[in-house]
Amino acid sequence: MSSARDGVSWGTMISGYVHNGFFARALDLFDAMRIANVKLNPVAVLGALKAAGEIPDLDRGEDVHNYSVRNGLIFDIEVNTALVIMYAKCGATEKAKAVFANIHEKDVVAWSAIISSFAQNGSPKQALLFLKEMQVQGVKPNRITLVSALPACAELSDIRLGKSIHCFMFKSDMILDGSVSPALIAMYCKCESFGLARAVFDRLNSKDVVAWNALINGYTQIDEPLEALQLFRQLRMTGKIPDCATFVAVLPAFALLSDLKEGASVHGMTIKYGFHSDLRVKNATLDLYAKCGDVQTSHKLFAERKACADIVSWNTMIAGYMHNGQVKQAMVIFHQMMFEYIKPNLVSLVSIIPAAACLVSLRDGFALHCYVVKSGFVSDVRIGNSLIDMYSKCGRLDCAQTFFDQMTQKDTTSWNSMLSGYSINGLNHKAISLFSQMENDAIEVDALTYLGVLSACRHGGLVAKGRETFDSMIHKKGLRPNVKHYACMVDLLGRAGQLDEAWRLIQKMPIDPDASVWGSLLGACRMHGNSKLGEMVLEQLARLAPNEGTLCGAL
DNA sequence: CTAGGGTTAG
Repeated sequence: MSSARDGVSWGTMISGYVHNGFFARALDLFDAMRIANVKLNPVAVLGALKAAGEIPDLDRGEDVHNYSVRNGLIFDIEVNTALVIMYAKCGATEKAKAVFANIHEKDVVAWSAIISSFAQNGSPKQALLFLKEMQVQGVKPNRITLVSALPACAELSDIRLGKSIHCFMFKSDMILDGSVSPALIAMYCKCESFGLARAVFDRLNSKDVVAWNALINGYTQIDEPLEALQLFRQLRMTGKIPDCATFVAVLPAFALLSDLKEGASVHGMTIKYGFHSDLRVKNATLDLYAKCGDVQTSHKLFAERKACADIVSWNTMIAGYMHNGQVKQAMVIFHQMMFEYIKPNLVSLVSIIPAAACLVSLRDGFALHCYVVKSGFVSDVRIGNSLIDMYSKCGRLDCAQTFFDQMTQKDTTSWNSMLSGYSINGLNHKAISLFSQMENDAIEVDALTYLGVLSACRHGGLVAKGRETFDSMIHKKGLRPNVKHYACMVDLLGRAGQLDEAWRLIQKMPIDPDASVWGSLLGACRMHGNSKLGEMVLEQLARLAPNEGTLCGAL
């Protein structure tokens, strides 16, 4: 048997594995091929690179790269294109760029590859820069290039560029090709241009199931579950067969409606179609049960095939337990995950750090902070914000402060977390001076900022400051106070004996006062011995639905 | 060799 022929059959085997999703086996076979000293060929290399990108496994991808260099395959444009994709999928952005830069005659395929890789890799800006650069260099984009660029427009909410791509497609007759429409629909949905998404959909002559999915998903994304369900019904009436993505798009609609019964029956449909073993369908199902309050069923489905669980499954369970107030269980899942060497990602941490705060468990909080530092997420603003919140709820304002001070990037939530940290720990004047600092530094403030300041005023009995703050919230910033702001003000005024003013404030409320508002006033009536007003308030309280709010504080 | 829709958090 000639070694060349041998090499070809190895290559065919490798790409066969890749095609069927057996990426690890494909890579093992590639290693075996090297050990057996079989002559390499592009087919084997392409397969191995694809496998390394899909897993993703950067180390083995680099091995394949080095091996191709040594075997003189590195001038092959196909191999280079596959290298770019592999590096991008493994998150090695700079390497992907470097390989791409070394391609001498970049063809439209190579350009499309780097654009789609970066668009999918959380680097939408970079993807669009490549699109621009490509045009500068005089390479004409084809429909695949443009379809690849659309998700980048979507992620950046750059509807202007999205529209001009749409326009260009229209002029180049690409629009007749139905395969560009789902990308357009998704892009318009994500840019909150539902009319345009709908128009693209409605004008399609033959509506591919992918186009339906894009629109259904758009509706669930904007919290319009009923519209999503109606489309789902329409799709089924056309006789088209829904696919996995249809269910991934429609299951969250039942979660939004908290409709356990209908949701479960759609879960049944996924079983009927045989889609229930698809990981994304399964994860959407876990989320469905958890959001409908039946986290036990989520856990049952999760535990049944835990070996198949991916990071999203674990995160869904953590979030599911948190959503149902089973904070300890969320922590158990997180520890199990660590125990099984599943690496928590950003979403895992954003979900679990509040659990430490909730349990007032400084031990967990410190451990999580450590992990955050070790895993390189420490510069993420959302993680930082939850750490500040955790430390202040655990009574370690010093740690919260230190963390806040060294944050290089802060957003409004960071300031709000610090501010409410001061407030809940009784450092009312610090809270108020932080608020002044926000105003001086022109940091955007929101309703939560004001709630923090008002609570500080309440705890400190700072009536004048509270009035002034409440007033500036409405008249200076044009923000609408919610029921919590009112409850805070009523409590502040009431405790200070300004019962009439508190009463007038309630009467002027543009929204219905709830039990916490009335409860604050009632407490004040008792405190100041105003039984006449107190009786009136009791009457109001009695009118509220019995399950509304808790009155323990006031009664 | 490049592609469209799709799960977790905020």
